[in-house]
Amino acid sequence: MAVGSRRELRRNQTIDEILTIAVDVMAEVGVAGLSLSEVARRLGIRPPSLYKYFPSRLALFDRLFQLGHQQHLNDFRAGAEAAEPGLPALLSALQASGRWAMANQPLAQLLFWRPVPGFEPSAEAFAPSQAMVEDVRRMLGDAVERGQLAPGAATEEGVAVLSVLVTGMLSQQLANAPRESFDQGRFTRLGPQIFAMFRDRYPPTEDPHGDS
Amino acid sequence: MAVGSRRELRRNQTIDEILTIAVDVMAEVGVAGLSLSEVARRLGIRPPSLYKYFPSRLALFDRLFQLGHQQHLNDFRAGAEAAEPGLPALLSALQASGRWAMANQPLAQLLFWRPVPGFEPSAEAFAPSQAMVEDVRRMLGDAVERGQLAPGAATEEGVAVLSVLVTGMLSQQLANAPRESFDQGRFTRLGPQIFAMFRDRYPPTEDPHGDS
DNA sequence: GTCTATAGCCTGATAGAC
DNA sequence: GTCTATCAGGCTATAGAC
Repeated sequence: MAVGSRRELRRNQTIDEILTIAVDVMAEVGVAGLSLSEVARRLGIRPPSLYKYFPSRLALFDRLFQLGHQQHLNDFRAGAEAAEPGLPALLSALQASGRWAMANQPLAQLLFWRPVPGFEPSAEAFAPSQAMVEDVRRMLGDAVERGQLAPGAATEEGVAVLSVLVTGMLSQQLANAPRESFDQGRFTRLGPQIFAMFRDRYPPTEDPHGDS
Repeated sequence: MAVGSRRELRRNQTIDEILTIAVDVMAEVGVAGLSLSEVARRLGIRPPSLYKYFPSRLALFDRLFQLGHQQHLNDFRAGAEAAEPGLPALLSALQASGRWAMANQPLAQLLFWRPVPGFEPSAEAFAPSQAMVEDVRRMLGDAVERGQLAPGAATEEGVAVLSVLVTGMLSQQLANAPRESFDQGRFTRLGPQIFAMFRDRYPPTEDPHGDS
């Protein structure tokens, strides 16, 4: 592999620069408006040189898709670590996820809305997304075990319902008031209420472990 | 105005054709991929001729935006008429709204996600959307009056929460499984559960009118 | 890995004849 | 209202020199 060679290092730095610039461009002209020429222009090279790093425009999108999901997953997991296991961890993780989405809107649009004609993410780029779904499911299971939610929460349906609530909040905020902050947003600020609705849909039975 | 002249009539027919074709094109190449040239090609005229009907590409999008919201509102209201006033009417209307979105995905994306770089809908094109929000609010008020929901439902918050639930369901379905039907969709089929969550968030007090 | 050069397309939009 | 002609520019992608 020789991953650590100076040449490899430099190459990876360039790739990172390309990705950063691409995100900037999407923020300015819209996700679907991303062009390789504009990226090259800002990087100070000629468009053909980009093809040494990405074989096509759609390949760049694939990498951006993967990058976005990876960042999203990282923030989600950091959020989970920042609170008590079980329901608090899940709530904290989802908050972190929402903050990431508002702070990285072009990537969030790419991940959640698929606005690029002809682009279908590769299985590889999709992997972090699946990992997150599994995380959510596991955390729901934790919450059930701790008697914080009814067993129905840790099912396909529970995961789907939760995803509807979270993406609904974010979609409305991103589409209607993208410049409001996560905390002040007219939709995202409803997070606690929305999450309470989820909890109330799967109310825990009392004293499940006899350890209260 | 002379709205009924034969010339006006023919012109409006052509405009309708253009809009229909534009929707077809968006369905094939993505909303942001719509081009005037392709529309002209399918209509059997040259691109410059289109400018007699729409002064620019963005003007076409504006008209499509308005058309979509108008259709959506029509279906929503027809749904409302098809059930008892109050909560049933609202549920029926929202179901009709969801069906319209799944059956008109390119327009739905244009309305709900704003995927076209540089396009901001005009106030005029936005009017039907505001009308629908007012309808929802009025119907929530009806439901409260009838003792089917708590008063909190007919507030800014109630409208926002409901919009989060509905658009969340549709966003997830459109982005992740656009070819599933409204009734079978892994997300849209959760409609009754989701709606029940809304109702349970604003539970009615008992016997509000003494007429039970 | 970078460049020049270029192919080969596409687009939105305008001018002006008919 | 339709056309031809055209502007003026964009883009992805490839070939091949250095």
